[in-house]
Amino acid sequence: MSAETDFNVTDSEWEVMRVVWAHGQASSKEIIDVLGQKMDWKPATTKTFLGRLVNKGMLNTQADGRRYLYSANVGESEFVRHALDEFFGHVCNREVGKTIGSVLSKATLSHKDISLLQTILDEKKETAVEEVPCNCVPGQCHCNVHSGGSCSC
Amino acid sequence: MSAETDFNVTDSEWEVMRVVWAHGQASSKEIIDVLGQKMDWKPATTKTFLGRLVNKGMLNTQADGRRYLYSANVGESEFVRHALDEFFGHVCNREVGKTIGSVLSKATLSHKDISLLQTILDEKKETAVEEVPCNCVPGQCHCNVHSGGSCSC
DNA sequence: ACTCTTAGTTTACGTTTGTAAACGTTCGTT
DNA sequence: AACGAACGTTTACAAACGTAAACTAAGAGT
Repeated sequence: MSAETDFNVTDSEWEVMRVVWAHGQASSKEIIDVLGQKMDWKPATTKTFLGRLVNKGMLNTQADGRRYLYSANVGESEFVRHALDEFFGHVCNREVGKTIGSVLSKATLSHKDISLLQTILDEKKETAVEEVPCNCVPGQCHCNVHSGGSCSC
Repeated sequence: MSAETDFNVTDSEWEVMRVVWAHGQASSKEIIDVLGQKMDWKPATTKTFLGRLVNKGMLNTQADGRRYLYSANVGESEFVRHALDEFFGHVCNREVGKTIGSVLSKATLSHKDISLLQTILDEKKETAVEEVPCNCVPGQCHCNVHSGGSCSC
């Protein structure tokens, strides 16, 4: 029926995806064991999420005897990017800079991560704007409230 | 009863908060009007969310005659930081760098934002690690799957 | 063959969320 | 004093979620 992948994954299902992403391919038993330990879920609970994820097209099943081997149909990076777009869709554009800063602050990063970010940031310098416009309220602007400053929208 | 603020705000409620944050203080009529336009919600719908947010302690009410003036009890920055912590609680630590990069790439930033991020990034250089450990599966490590590289966990 | 185990599928059920009508109360107006 | 508009509060109700037991089918071992 549904050939389309449904990215609408709930928090619990997300936990299941993480295990699959980390394993690459795994049997339900492996997944159940990990989540039984990490999330304290009963086997039946994990089974439910596994089934729902297969329905959503987030997981692929490959028959292995009478059981399945599960694997992700969507990469973690792709999925996270998707979820993030939705997240930032809720955040006022004016807050995005600060927000990224706050994530950055508390993140554990590798040297490679840092150079990547450095590169991106350098590129960003060229398209930097004077004042980011508020997008919380359509039509009218109330930015003056935000940073306590004058707004040019 | 509940003296505690419940940060567990749903997507729809978040939209309401944005309007309040942008306005600083607003009557239900103003909020209803904005969301009726932006979200195409019936007045009753916005009323419901307003009520729920007051219950959660996210909104304060200040009597103004027989009606209320609503204002946020939690700042947008604080709230977003909170929501982000939860978000990143679902993301494998190894993905965080790339993830921040992807947000950064498509964000509209001001010059000020950029210098802020630059500063933070510079500081980060000092605590950069060789390889970020995976936290998707407890006890055992399957990082090799992630970046296709060898893992030292 | 027969039973135990294992793994996927169905069913269940209370809570949360999205969406909104209905209700009750209180001013402003006639 | 009566009436209608405005606003907060209650009630409603289907869909989504979290959590899990029950059921079913198919090998594994005896």
